[in-house]
Amino acid sequence: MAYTSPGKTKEKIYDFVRERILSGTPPTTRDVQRAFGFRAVQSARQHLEKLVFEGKLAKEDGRSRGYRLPEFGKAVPPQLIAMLGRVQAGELTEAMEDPPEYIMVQTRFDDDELFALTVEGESMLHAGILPGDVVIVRRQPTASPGDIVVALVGDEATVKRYRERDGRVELHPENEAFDPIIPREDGAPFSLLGKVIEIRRSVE
Amino acid sequence: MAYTSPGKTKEKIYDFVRERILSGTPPTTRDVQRAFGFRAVQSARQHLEKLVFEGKLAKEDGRSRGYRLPEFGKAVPPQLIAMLGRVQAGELTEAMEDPPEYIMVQTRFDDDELFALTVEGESMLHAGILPGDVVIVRRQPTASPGDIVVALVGDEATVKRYRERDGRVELHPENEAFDPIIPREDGAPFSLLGKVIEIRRSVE
DNA sequence: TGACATAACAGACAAATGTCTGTTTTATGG
DNA sequence: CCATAAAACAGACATTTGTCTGTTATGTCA
Repeated sequence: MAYTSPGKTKEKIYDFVRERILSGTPPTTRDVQRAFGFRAVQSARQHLEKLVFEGKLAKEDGRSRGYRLPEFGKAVPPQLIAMLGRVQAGELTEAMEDPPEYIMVQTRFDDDELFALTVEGESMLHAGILPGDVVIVRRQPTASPGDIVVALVGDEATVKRYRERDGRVELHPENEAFDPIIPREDGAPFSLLGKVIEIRRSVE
Repeated sequence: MAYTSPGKTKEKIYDFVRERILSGTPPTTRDVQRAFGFRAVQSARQHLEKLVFEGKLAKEDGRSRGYRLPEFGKAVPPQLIAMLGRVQAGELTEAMEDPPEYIMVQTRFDDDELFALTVEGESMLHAGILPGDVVIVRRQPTASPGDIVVALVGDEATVKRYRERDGRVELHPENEAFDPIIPREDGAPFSLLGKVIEIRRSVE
């Protein structure tokens, strides 16, 4: 590679490495060498080590693809969780699309106690939950008053605000056009699937 | 490692590898060996290759740390984008926390045309955007009527609905308690930062 | 019991990758 | 011009990592 002004190539190498780390596969020294057309491995290494020295990159010595982003140590690791679909026979099942759809989340919960669901209907409009929104739910058998929960009423999954009144569970919509659901009173089978911990909306 | 029932260890290895890939550093064969206490590399390789054969894992042959998640090929790859903070001198700058905060998104846009922002104020309440929500924004200099956009008015970033009236830009809140912003009329410097493509709310 | 399948082990070789020592080239400032 | 610093190069060696061949152990089923 031709001579470049001081620091110039180093910047580009930083961008390159950062990109690769973010996309999930840190580069090898020789990946960098090839990407920049160096005729010597050391040329790549020189820049990389300097970036480490400056603290712009972190590194696991001796290991292959050992370059890291310094900030990553502290961040919550990302997890993939499944998007659930149809409600069948009282059970939420994976939508029958193949491949199954996953979305990425970052929470302190374990990924196998989480699932995601697309909201239908406008019953939670005033809580800022619109039809088409995706809710991320943590499976749990109980909830606290005020929580937004997903419950199975009949064989339909529904998103509501959890309340208690006179020791009885009530599921409240946040839209005057809808009525509260008071389980056991109308005889429909009821079970609490979990608590909504995140809401997402795509508006492209 | 002691003998385990068929498929059992393979499942655990899959979880392990998956976890590692998601966290950004795919394991080496020997990482797996050590993690499971195998006394032979081949024990790990055996399971890994079977997982590849079954299509549960993908692989880049011959390269170190070559295991991948197959769904990544088809799905939109995840990207980390920066959370921006303070507004200074007409420029949105990275919040001065160190380390800078990142969130993971999956879109077809390039990560360097995206940024994220925490919403302040209730001006977009009826559009389902609440204070504290995080909006993910694609930088673009123009917008179409109806888009939800982020604009710099004075030196404050604001989220509004983009409209045009008599050939002039108007920024509309979705809350009767707030008034539309009509740039150039009140003299405040104005610039369009981009369009909101996703909204997220954490409700733990 | 014996055939069969899978799990686990042993020991090696080869390729990829990290690391090192020293040299040459290019720009800059006294 | 010379000294200096950074960039780029050359060529190697060491370690890590991927890969291979063959063997032994464990459980299942007829």
